[in-house]
Amino acid sequence: MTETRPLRADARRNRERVLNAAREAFAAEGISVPLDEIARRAGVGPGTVYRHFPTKEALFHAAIVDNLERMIDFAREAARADEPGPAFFAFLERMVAEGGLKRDLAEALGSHDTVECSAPTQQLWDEIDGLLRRAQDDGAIRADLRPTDLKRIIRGVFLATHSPEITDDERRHTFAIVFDGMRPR
Amino acid sequence: MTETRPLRADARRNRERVLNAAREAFAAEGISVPLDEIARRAGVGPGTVYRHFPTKEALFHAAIVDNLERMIDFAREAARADEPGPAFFAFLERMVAEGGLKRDLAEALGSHDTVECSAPTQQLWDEIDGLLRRAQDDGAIRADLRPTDLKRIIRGVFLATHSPEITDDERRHTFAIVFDGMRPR
Amino acid sequence: MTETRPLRADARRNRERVLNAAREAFAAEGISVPLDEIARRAGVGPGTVYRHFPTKEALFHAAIVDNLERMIDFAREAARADEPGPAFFAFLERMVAEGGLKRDLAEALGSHDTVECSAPTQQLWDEIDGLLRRAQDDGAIRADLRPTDLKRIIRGVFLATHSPEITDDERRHTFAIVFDGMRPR
Amino acid sequence: MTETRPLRADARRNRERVLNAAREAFAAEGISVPLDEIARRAGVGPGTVYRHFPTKEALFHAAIVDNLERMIDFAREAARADEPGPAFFAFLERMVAEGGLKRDLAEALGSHDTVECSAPTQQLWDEIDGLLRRAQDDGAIRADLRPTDLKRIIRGVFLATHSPEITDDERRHTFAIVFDGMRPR
DNA sequence: GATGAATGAGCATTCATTCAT
DNA sequence: AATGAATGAATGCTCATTCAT
Repeated sequence: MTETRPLRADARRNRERVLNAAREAFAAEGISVPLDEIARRAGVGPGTVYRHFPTKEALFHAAIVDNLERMIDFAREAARADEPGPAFFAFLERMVAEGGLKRDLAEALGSHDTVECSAPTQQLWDEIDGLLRRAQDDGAIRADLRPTDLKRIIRGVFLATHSPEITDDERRHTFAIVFDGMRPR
Repeated sequence: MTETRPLRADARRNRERVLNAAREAFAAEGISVPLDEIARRAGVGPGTVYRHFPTKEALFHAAIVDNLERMIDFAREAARADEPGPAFFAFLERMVAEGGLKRDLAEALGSHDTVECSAPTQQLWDEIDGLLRRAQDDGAIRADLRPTDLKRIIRGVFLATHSPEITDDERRHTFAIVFDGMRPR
Repeated sequence: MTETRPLRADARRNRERVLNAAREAFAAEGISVPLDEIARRAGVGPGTVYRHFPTKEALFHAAIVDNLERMIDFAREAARADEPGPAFFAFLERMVAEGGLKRDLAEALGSHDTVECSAPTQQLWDEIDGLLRRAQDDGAIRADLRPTDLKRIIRGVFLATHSPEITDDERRHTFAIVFDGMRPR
Repeated sequence: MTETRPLRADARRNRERVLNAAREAFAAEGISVPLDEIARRAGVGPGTVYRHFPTKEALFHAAIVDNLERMIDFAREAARADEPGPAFFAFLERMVAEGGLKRDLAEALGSHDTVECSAPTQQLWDEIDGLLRRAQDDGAIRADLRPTDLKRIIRGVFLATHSPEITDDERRHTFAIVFDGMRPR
């Protein structure tokens, strides 16, 4: 959507470097990182960032979309698994554990008061809805869990368990409790 | 703890106006709201804000502490209830529903990477720990739910269900699901 | 010039307290001391300062004039002494040693780029001119030392020897050298 | 020591313009000149000033150091002269006459209650000590004049004779008197 | 295309001064 | 008269964005 024609090799490389630097910086410190700092980490000048992304907000979007796309991939993998229930929970855990951008992505997932990254967000939710329906049809998830609840729970768990200090075991334990709430009694 | 000596009537009124404006503004937009904007909303000059709060961060703290104190009150009320299980869940719901400051309070509840409001935060957690233990002793909550999990879940639910558009019924429904995860199977 | 009619006793006392606080504060930190700080040190509210001095600058003037008047007294005492030469040098030393306000008074003594405190400044210089003339007539001071030179030298010595760390002996030694330059060869 | 790598031509030109504007502004009004005013006089935006000098204080330092370095050059020239006595006095006069920044440099020369520009200040004093010693060895300066006295006298004369209105002749005359005090009787 | 210098609006904070209590 | 709360202009500094090199 940003680039309309093939980029020169060095331009593409720079775009990638900027995006990676942005992902890391935003994940660590949120949107308040100065753009100059991102440029510095990417090893380019601020002008170069603007060649590839028209505003800082667009760069932020791009970083989020990048993450969303990885998650869509996760969801599609999960859709191909044999057992819908375990696949669903495994997907959730993976999504949260490898989610990437911290609070900022979570905001995007909720999509209120923040930028719209509509197309990929919608795609991701579509995939998740599919996973949920299959797991419910399979009897692994209670029937009264609506997609809307799931979104909120994912967001919440995502935000709540994203802290530098938490260990994988601790995160898994908290997950297990929340996941239990989603199962049929 | 905040005012050490009686304030003149007009001063107290202004302090209250500033704090209210700050609470609303911070709740809606996070700490990035310009202080001048808060002053404007409170109908005072920026200097007046500084008469009552030495820095913007102090004002932010004060807003959070204000909320924490309300929640401590909720917790103490819940502690006086007869049935520990229902009291526990009712407290959680009330805390989240009437919590006030959005993401910023949640940050404080998690207390990493953010300002410390240590004393009241600690007090609140002490109260919550007490409620949890009584509910567990009563068999209303699964035994393997650790205070640490509870903190994360509260934070997550808090963040996840704080959106302007959500209805009370929707919130209650999501709560119910998460709460079910905390019950013994 | 400020008070046109006798003040009530408490008002006069407050005026004195403010002026003393101002003298000390200005002496220590220059004109940049906040007026509120002076008020605090004087144990009054800032409004009270304004009742006695219409602006901060006026207060600063008043503090300087206060010092100038003490020096005029020194000069008049010196004028009554028997030996004009020693009296002259003793006056200089006393003026510098007990001068009070540091650089700010010095500015006034030079009276460029700063506020005019014309009448008392003029009076002081008149007295000093008299002392100088008598010492020159007596042969204790070289004839080509003009009042203008003397002003500069006083200012310079004043500024140069006003440091918290300097000892009286050190100051006297530097004085002695400069004073020797004023003597006939 | 200031620029560590070659600057673009326009950047160097702007840096120079800012530094010149700062020198003039600080000389005329002291450190209280608003930085925006300096930027305006230099014909640049305030951000540009900050690109070259990280804080206002750093800019102030730079202006002082610039002057100190010129004086060190003067001192080194004087050290190469044949007759130590006249060279010493000529240096003093030149230092004061062409010194540049008024009271602010003088503060640096005295180095109390103000910013340290230690390295160049120390260098300058080392040079001056050398000149003094040679002149004393040559019998042109009284033996009891200590470097410490000299510092004070230079500071004082510097401050005292820096006024917009003074003529060169007047300054020289005042110098002559003070200098006479330094000679052996 | 890339660079990084320049811009300038915006923000937190201070403080002389005014005025309600 | 005194108090001290309120005001708001001013200041140092930041950072998204533009543009000359």
